[in-house]
Amino acid sequence: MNPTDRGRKLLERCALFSSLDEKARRNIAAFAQPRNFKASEAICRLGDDGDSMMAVVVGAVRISLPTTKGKEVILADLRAGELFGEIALLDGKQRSANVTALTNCELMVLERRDLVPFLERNPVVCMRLMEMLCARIRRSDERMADIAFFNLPVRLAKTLLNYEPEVRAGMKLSLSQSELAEMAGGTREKVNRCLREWQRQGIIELKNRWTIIRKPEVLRRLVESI
Amino acid sequence: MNPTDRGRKLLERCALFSSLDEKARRNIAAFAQPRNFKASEAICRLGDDGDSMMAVVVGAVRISLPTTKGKEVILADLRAGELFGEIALLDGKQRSANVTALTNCELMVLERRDLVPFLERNPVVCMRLMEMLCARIRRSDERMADIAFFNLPVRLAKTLLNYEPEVRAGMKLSLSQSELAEMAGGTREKVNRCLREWQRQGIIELKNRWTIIRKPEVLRRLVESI
DNA sequence: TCTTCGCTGTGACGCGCGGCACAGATATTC
DNA sequence: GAATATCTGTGCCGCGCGTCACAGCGAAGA
Repeated sequence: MNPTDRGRKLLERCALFSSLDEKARRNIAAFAQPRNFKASEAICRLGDDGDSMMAVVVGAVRISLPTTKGKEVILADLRAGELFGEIALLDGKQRSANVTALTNCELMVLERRDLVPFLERNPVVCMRLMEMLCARIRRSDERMADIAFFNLPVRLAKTLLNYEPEVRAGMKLSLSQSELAEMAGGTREKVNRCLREWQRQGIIELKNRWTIIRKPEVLRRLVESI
Repeated sequence: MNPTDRGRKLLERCALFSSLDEKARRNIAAFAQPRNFKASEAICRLGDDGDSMMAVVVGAVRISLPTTKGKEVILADLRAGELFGEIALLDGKQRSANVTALTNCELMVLERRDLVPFLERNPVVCMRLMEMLCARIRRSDERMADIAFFNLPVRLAKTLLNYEPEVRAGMKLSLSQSELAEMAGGTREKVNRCLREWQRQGIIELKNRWTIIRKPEVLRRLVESI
């Protein structure tokens, strides 16, 4: 199967279009165009004009928000089947974040000029899309409250627990401590001290740059005890 | 004109429905039911089931997020013509924040069972609604970045400048310092010290519980100089 | 194999901010 | 107008965290 067909197949299966009938799915998938990026390549930048949205077919991308003086906040890492770029596409404004390829990856691109007319003929997809936007709002607000009220240990625990797909006990994370810091909203040093403390308590294990969560329930209790 | 008619008139004019033709506007407005609340009365609480959304017709309401130990973050104050409650209505989940009447107020209530079928027949309204959701996402993300990167003076300056409708030089704010603290995400004491410092510099004036912004451009520069 | 570079681990220092305490000023209520 | 609640103004203390500085370690490339 060639990359375009693979991409279209995946697009048909993703949450946004799964509720459509066969014909409509084919219809929208036919508009999508494949596009490849190499690891660490910029896919789009905050402030760019954006009238397309994309689905990850193979690989992973990272959504991040740049800040003053070079630092970044990592908003999310997306994998196969996930969508991004809907916001600028839907409201016609500029891109609201940076997207960078984490690995070599294949994306399928849907253009505004194709998607908007399709949406206008498919209210069910509209409702689906609105649900996705609502989920985004809930996540953003929760994250804001986290930053405002919780100290770094709690935020770090949440970050570790949320990072799919390795949440089960004994699973390993391959994120560097700087990346964890950018996700949890803190400094690398603080993250390091926190992780070592947890290691001393046997909650996690640090082994040549992998973080292994031994007792996720302790972290979960830490998060919920607030 | 009786309250119901007034409410329906307002609903027809609000951003979400303004792009419809006369007939469709009348159609949706007819479903809305009026409801009154007294000042400081709870309109809905985080976690409630919610299958309605509301428009402010007369008065003002406050959207806030409760936290551990009684404190709150104020997310927004809404006035006549503004909508709230769309999120729980659209995704069928629970209410994502508290809403409290700031003054005696009249609202118009639209139920999910009426609105969803209407949306499915009016894709233009769907697109409008999606734009509104996108705006919410952008605001949330911006606020998150603010809290993560800026210190309280900058956040307070933003809060003062954003608080419509009194942004012009010489206009007064009647918010208490505790309320400002809950909006900017800080403590009342810190807000107080900050405001007094600005008063010493002639940027604002504090006069029996009113805050008068004398030099908004100085605050604007403070915000942008980051 | 050696070098280089990025990641990890830790100490020291200082600032910003939260929390407490309390005094004075101003509404509000009866 | 007295009593009470609420808001404002300020000093002080301590913690959390950011920042700098530097040392060891492991991986990747020359």
